[in-house]
Amino acid sequence: MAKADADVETDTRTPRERYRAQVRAEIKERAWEQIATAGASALSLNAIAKQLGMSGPALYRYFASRDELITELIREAYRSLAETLRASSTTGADLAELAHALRGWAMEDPQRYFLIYGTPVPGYHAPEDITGIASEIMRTLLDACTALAPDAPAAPFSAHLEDHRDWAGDHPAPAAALHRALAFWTRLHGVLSLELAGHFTDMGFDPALFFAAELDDLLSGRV
Amino acid sequence: MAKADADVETDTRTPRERYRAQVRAEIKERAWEQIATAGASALSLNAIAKQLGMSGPALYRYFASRDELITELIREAYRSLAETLRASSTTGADLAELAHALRGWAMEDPQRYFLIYGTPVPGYHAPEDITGIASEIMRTLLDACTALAPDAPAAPFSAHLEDHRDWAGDHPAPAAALHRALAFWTRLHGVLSLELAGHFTDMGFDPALFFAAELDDLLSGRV
DNA sequence: TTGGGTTCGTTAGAAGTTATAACCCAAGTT
DNA sequence: AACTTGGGTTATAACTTCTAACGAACCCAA
Repeated sequence: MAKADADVETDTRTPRERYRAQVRAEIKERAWEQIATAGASALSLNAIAKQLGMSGPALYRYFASRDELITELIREAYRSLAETLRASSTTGADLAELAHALRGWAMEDPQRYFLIYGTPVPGYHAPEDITGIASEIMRTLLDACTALAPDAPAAPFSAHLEDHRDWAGDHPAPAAALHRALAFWTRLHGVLSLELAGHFTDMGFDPALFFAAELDDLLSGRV
Repeated sequence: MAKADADVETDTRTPRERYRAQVRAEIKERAWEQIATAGASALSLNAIAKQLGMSGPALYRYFASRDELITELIREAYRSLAETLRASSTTGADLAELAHALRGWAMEDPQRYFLIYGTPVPGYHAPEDITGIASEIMRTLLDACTALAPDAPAAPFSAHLEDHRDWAGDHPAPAAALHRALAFWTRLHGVLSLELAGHFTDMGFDPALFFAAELDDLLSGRV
């Protein structure tokens, strides 16, 4: 969005840079299509190159390796999620809206969700900037949790969090809110990931209702 | 276990069959090693064959394709989990023991856990017998949930489950127990999967304590 | 004992994949 | 105008799954 400034000032980038950025974007576009339909493991650089009309190794001018492309996609997914959640709580830090936005975002492209929260590849460690976005997500979640009245009975685990709240940065949320944020995260992820993975199909009940039930329990201020 | 009967009666299988079964087991053994260290996507039939001293395509005498091998591994994982959970509740249907057994089993080999509950590959549908084992797991879970006193306030979602309890088969558990079983499943999976995927690393708190806290909340009979 | 059929293993090869190397050529810079 | 940089190409290496064709060992039966 920042790049779409209505400034009369022409884009400072050279034509080369603009072209390069556009090709990179097109590559990622095709990559997302492949991932959405066949999963991340089936992503083929060769196939993407052919789709773009260029042959094979040309693509390596834009991404050093398959891993680097996937890392970029993960980064993009994180950014998209952070943006979506942040936008959902502009009106006010509302946990219910946050949950709704999360579910909508996840179902929009399940494989994109799994790119972040799915099966990890044993060796992989996300680069620094990605963990930065992750903590931004955590921050908006903490904001919403602080807004909720702390009428939960003091749980032992909340006491533990009191001593281990480094991950919350300098966020002023009380330990109970931290606890609530973790529960919000893990419970909704629990329902969502199993639903998206298809473990509820032909069980008969409505996953949306179950999701709502879990959310209600979260909002009731029990934890 | 059934095959290890102390019968004097010799194994009815021909030597051929015994050899074949042993080679298949050895292949799966190596496959598990690869999966544990590099994830399922890195599983290489060629590498396994070399490790067993035979060259490449020989392996196709034992498994028709890479997919078939992985399917067999998924089957084995399901069986192992079902067995573990069943064994944990022989003394009595205890939700806490069940949760403990689940966590132990998952941490024993995280990639095995993700083979069942991780990122799904878009096209894949598990064969009939595997869904059978899955419902056996659900049955032991339902047993444990029925044993727990139903002091939960009637939730709207429980009413929905009343009308959609096909997945419970002929299990006599009340709808509230069904609800509890689902919550048990999704909440523990939520904590467990995020922990195993490394999303809690360097957050500072102890995942085991959080798992215990979620379990406590489940046991308190709120849902 | 002498076949005949089944099964296991081999090598060869097709069709993919990621990735590197060497080279050409056009665009931008000095 | 010469030079450097960057995008594209083809060729190639080293992988992968998987099929085909062939040889040899084994089992069984006449």
